[in-house]
Amino acid sequence: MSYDHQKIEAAWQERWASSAVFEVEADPGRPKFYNLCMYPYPSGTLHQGHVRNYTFGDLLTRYKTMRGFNVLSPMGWDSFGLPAENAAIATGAHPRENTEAQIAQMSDQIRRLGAMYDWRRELASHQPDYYRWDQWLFLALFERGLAYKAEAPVNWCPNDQTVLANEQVVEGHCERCGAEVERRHLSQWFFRITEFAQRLLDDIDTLEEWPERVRTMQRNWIGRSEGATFTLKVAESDATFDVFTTRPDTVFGMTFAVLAPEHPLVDELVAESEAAREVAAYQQAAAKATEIERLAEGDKSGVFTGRYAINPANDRRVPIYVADYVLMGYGTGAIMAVPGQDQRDWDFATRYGIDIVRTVEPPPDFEGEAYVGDGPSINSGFIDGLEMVESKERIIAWMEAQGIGNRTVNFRLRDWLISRQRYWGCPIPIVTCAGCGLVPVPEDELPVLLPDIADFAPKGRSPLAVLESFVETTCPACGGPAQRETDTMDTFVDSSWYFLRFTDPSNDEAIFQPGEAAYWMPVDQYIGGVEHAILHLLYARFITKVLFDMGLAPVEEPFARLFTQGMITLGGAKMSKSKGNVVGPAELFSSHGADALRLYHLFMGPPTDDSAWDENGVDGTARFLDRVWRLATGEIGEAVERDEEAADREIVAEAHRATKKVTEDIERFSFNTAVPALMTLTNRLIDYVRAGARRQTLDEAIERLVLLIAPMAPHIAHELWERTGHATLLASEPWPDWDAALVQYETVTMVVQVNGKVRDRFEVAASVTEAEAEAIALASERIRSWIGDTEVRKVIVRPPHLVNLVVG
RNA sequence: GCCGGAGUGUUGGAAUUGGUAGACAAGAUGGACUCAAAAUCCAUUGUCCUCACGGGCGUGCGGGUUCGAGUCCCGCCUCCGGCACCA
Repeated sequence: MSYDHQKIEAAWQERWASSAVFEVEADPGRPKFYNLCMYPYPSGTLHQGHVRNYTFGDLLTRYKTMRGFNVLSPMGWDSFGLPAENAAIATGAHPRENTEAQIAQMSDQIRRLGAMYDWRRELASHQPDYYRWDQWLFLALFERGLAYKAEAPVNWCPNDQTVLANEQVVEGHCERCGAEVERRHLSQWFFRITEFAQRLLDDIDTLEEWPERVRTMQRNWIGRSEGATFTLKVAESDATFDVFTTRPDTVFGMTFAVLAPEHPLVDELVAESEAAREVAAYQQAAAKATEIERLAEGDKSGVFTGRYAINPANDRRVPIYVADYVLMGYGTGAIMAVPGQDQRDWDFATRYGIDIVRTVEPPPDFEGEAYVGDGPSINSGFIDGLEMVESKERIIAWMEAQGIGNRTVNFRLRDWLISRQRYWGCPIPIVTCAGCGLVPVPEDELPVLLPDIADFAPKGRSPLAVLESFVETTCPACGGPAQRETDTMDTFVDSSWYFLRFTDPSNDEAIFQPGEAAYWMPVDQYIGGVEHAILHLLYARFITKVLFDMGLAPVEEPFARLFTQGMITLGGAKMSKSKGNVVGPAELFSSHGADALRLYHLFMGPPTDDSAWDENGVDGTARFLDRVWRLATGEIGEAVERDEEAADREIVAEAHRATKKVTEDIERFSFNTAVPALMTLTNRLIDYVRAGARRQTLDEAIERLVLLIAPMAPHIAHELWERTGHATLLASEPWPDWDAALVQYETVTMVVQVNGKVRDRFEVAASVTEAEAEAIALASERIRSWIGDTEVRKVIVRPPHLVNLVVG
């Protein structure tokens, strides 16, 4: 390589650091652009996923800056969390040491990538001046009834020894460590996100600049179902229970009812009956079973309570079962079972010999068991013959008239469990007093500092619980003895508002100043991995809505545009330490340079798609930069002074075409086609030099090329900018325009088709008329030989690109 | 099962509005330069038939619409991702 990327890159990184181009302040007189990459967990070293993320982000920061925007591009650290704590358990060192060392190392690598941020705004969630506002936010939610403590069956990870949010359980396993999750009954802190379920769902429609995939995932997660809730009477008793159904139209087909094992009515129903012992045994087994075991059971299992309910539609006595395929946490924890129209109920009914009645007419060719589709009602009294939508309406109206039920909406979304029985997190600012109950720590006593301890090992409760000096305190309300909450917060709390803090990061009077947020918010472009499609993005939307309702956040939706980048894979698998297939960027900074690496990430495929790592690709982009270098420094050949020729104007036109292409491609996030436009221009310019370039034409074209490359490969671009005689800083130069007239081609290749197949080509003026084009086509010897004696039935002319002759 | 997305050369991929399929790279092969190597430069590179000119075929599969389909419509197949005893 003939250019010294190591020297050039290091030199420019230093110069950028001392220039203040990317340090910004709110300025109502200028259009703003808030450009944000998801802040990273400080894992120690950058991986290719980070490189891809920050390359896209930095390209945009530099491009928008050149376009004249006031660009806010901050960087920070999601620095609480389990990996640092687990490392601390292994080494005995405090997680803070490890975390801060890794932050130092990663920020150094980010600088070596040439990515620019307003480092004055850097924040880290493990620092008291940040997590103090986590605690403030918690108390704000607590005051509004949006944070509450409740005993509930929770997901317990036996390996990490902590509870997990619903969102952190993937197929019954801990998202982080993969251990099978157990169910425990514990008293835990929750955020009442379910109160926002409808708003969170509705506002997905406003997020037009989000990927459809992410919007769908959020809709699925919120899981809205419309239906009816109605009351069933227990026969020979005053007892009743409610059931929820999305198919009230099938109520005539209810041939049994099911209660979840945890349903409070179960004990009463079976009291002193023969079934009591069997039911109790079943309940115990269900309580102990993990989700995996319950699902692995295969066949639906349950026990008959010996009791009956009355189907209100036809007064039929139907048996009541207890079965664990009904979940206490959804709907009412009890269902009407309609085996004819529900496959789960069908499986259960078949196993226990319960009647099956079809209440929806399946299509003639239907070959399943339960028919869950649409169709006219049958065996259903007053709704027979009606279609599903109408049947539902009639039944709901009937239930309402009878006073036994009404229309209901249910959500799959559960409240967000935020307590963690771990050390390396933000302490929950609550004190428990025997007399006063749960008392918030007064705002002027925040932050509740995370105390230093020596033993971080999890013991089934927070490691803080053994620290008497932390736990024992006085009640802020009555002054009596009281105990501090020892759980820490889920780190997703930290990341659910950091983008607001970036607008006013060193404020020690408030979480942020509404005026600063009003100028900068919403985030105009948010870039990150699709793995955050549900957890982080849903929580961040929720907390933003809470802050909006409090009059602090200026917007209800924090992220106007979301871009989710694809993963980097190697050998068909995601790059990860455990698979041992990581290609770190540090070696590539030395061997190929940051610019070549950045360009490779931009070039090798659509940014949304997963890309397989191919080191030859970095060779390719490095070779390209080397050609640019030799072109711009005159190594390939010198230009000469001479008058302008037609060929020179064509080169100018090419440079303008590349400008248009690169600009439009950046705007639509099509980086993998913007790079080839630059390669093509470079190749043309090299040919031009070899053919004897005119000095002024060449210099202008190279200047344009350097401007266009600047956001993608900033180091080499800045160096060439100076070497080609510019005294200004390239980063602050305006982005080039193009001349719309010049971009037009003067001549184009026109193809002539016979019956849709290309048979001849002509170079024609771009201004060719329909008549001229047709005449040229018909005059062609080759076309005539294709036509022969057959009749030309139709001529389609699309000047200047195409003529199609339809013959025969 | 439901929802979302994708199938194009040896490989990554391009074709933005229905109009020249394979841009730009990577790899491979041959050549130039060199004592040699690296680097660089030149040529070829979807496939089949043909000495060549040229032609046939070709964007997962089967149909359809159209003068014309990678692109639109219908029916499938495969892969990836999400949700899932959620009533």
